[in-house]
Amino acid sequence: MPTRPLNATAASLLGFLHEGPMAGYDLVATAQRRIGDFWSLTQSQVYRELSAMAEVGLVKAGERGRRDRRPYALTAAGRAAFAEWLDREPGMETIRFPLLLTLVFGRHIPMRLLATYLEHHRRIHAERLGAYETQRRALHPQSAETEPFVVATLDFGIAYEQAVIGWFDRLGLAGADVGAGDTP
Amino acid sequence: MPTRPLNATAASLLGFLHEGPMAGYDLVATAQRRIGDFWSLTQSQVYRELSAMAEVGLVKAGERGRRDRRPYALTAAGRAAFAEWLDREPGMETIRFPLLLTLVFGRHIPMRLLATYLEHHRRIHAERLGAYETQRRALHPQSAETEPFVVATLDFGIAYEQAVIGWFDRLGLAGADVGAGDTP
DNA sequence: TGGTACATGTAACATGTTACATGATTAG
DNA sequence: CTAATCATGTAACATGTTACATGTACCA
Repeated sequence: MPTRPLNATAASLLGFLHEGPMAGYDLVATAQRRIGDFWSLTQSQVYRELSAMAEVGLVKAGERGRRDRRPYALTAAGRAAFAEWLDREPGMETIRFPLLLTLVFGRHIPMRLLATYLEHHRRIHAERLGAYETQRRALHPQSAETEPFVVATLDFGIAYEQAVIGWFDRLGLAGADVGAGDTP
Repeated sequence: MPTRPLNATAASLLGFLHEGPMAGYDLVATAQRRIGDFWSLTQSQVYRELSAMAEVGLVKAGERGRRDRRPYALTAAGRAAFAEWLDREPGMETIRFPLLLTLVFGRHIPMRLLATYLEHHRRIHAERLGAYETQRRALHPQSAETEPFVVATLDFGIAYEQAVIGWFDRLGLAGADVGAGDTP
């Protein structure tokens, strides 16, 4: 029975396991740090995928270590499944942006309130951009995070945040004092 | 029992119903056209939300019309629930971008294959940008779609696609012929 | 009269989210 | 000893996805 194709979350876990065995806890942290900005996942999901993958032999749980850590290692089947996943055309991105929904229905809210939402979100995006730029400057050669591929995703984050901030700043909502400007 | 807060999908449906009663089919079409680019939803979901909302009285199903259409109308409770939803701070956006995942794990795939993926996605984004720009130019005054709020979301789409395309074009993956350039 | 587009709906399952429960280890 | 943090896991539910089943009306 051909186990149905991996989902992207599971595949990512297998991807990280190529760097060596890891426990769920580490995988959560690693994934959130390395892909969390464009692929959200939760602790619950990670444990679920790990036990599911262990059941079908894509990973193998090792002996429990200190603090009950249970390291998972990639198996040959896991490696194969990962390779297969990479071979399939990646799907289109999905964006779910609640603020834009609110904005579409803007005529149903007081401008004041809408302006607060916009300012708040703008600030968050500005902070994110700042963080990405710091990361970008701090890149050390010779770390897994410095691979050109990884740098490329960081650059995506930067481009995205810049676009969002630019958009906020160009938003000219007829007469509202919704605008640019960092926090005073 | 205080019915738990609306989810954004249900809220959007209520939002559209402010323009008058509509059947599920129309709501699907309307939603996909007006918010589909930053809030994906499926037909199944729409019917599910509609019957759920009908059960708790946020909408009211009318008489079946031609071709079995069943129009749903906003109720006072629905209006209130929608207003309440608008009053809550919109959450942060989530982006799930499989191509970036593939890219993070780029060292595990042949450059050739990766390049195809990138080119393919770049083309799709270029097409989307083109479509948005056409829409933007075609805006007629006096339509629901011409509200400044709605235009703002279209502008977001444009800014986003421009950023993505810019990123594709700047991607300099060491020695790979992954690059800019429209289809020849 | 037969195909196509319209329209609703369900079933089954995959994925995502939130909250909680439990034990192990360490730092103070 | 005790609070904090590390680490795993489950339960329950919400949401998203895919596939299918069914009937209606239009149009060639």
